[in-house]
Amino acid sequence: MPELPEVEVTKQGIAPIIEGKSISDVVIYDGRLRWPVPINLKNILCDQKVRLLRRRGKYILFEFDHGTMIIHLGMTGVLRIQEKTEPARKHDRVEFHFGKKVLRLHDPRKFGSIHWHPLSETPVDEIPMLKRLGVEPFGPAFEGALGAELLFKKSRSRTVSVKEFLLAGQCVVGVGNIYCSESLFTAGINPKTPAGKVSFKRYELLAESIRVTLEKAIEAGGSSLKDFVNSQGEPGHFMVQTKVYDRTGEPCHQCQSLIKQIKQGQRSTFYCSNCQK
DNA sequence: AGCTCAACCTGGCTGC
DNA sequence: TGCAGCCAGGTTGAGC
Repeated sequence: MPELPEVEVTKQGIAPIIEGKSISDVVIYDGRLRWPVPINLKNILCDQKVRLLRRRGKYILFEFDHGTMIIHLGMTGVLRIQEKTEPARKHDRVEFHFGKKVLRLHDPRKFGSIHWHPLSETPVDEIPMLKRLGVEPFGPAFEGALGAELLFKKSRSRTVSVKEFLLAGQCVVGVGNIYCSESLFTAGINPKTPAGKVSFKRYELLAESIRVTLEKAIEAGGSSLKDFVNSQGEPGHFMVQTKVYDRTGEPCHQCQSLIKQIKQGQRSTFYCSNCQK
């Protein structure tokens, strides 16, 4: 479920509730996520104050005085603030108590993860997991012409399709499978084009499309594909307006041609073969 | 370094 | 109704 907009909406939803608050308890219902949840998480976090919440790519960073907890939502993870009196549900994996409130990680497929990085000589942004990430789409390094320059330079001599190149996130983070198809449609680029063959002019269009697509999705409260709900349990509304994603066989809004679906790198891609050349 | 593909796991939908 | 098979928002790690 979560691509950058959903993660950002989640972060914005829970930050005001927990920033500056101390964790009173940690309960692990099932720690077998993408990687095992640290078994001593309760000892690490109890009575510690969440100083700041921030996002890096699709990771949410919880900063404490003595280290950083890094949560990834995987494919189906949801972080939600609830009253402690509300009973935990099936697939609730871990919960963090803040007095009467509780922050729950609900994740049916268990592709999410929780890491702990103690304060050390290595800044958290320098650990391998975060260091290999591309730049932030709303950060200074992707602003204006810089975004296109980055995409263009990093793609020279690359033979993979522009869809897979973008989705890999080594250039710019946060463009998952939905917004990747959407951005390429808006930029009028055929997803099968080798990344190294895309012109600078077209990367200018793509960089702008990425920024606009993600921004609109955040404003709309995140995608509502299947089961996305924000931190208050409300669904997003982006899916009602996707241009190509999940619209196989339906008419293109621009030219009425039927939207096609193909597989690229084990993932589905949706596009209009008439509008995207 | 870049590429391709399998793997992690559960639930929902389709088709027989 | 039951069941097999396929699909799904992400990312790592192995093998070439």
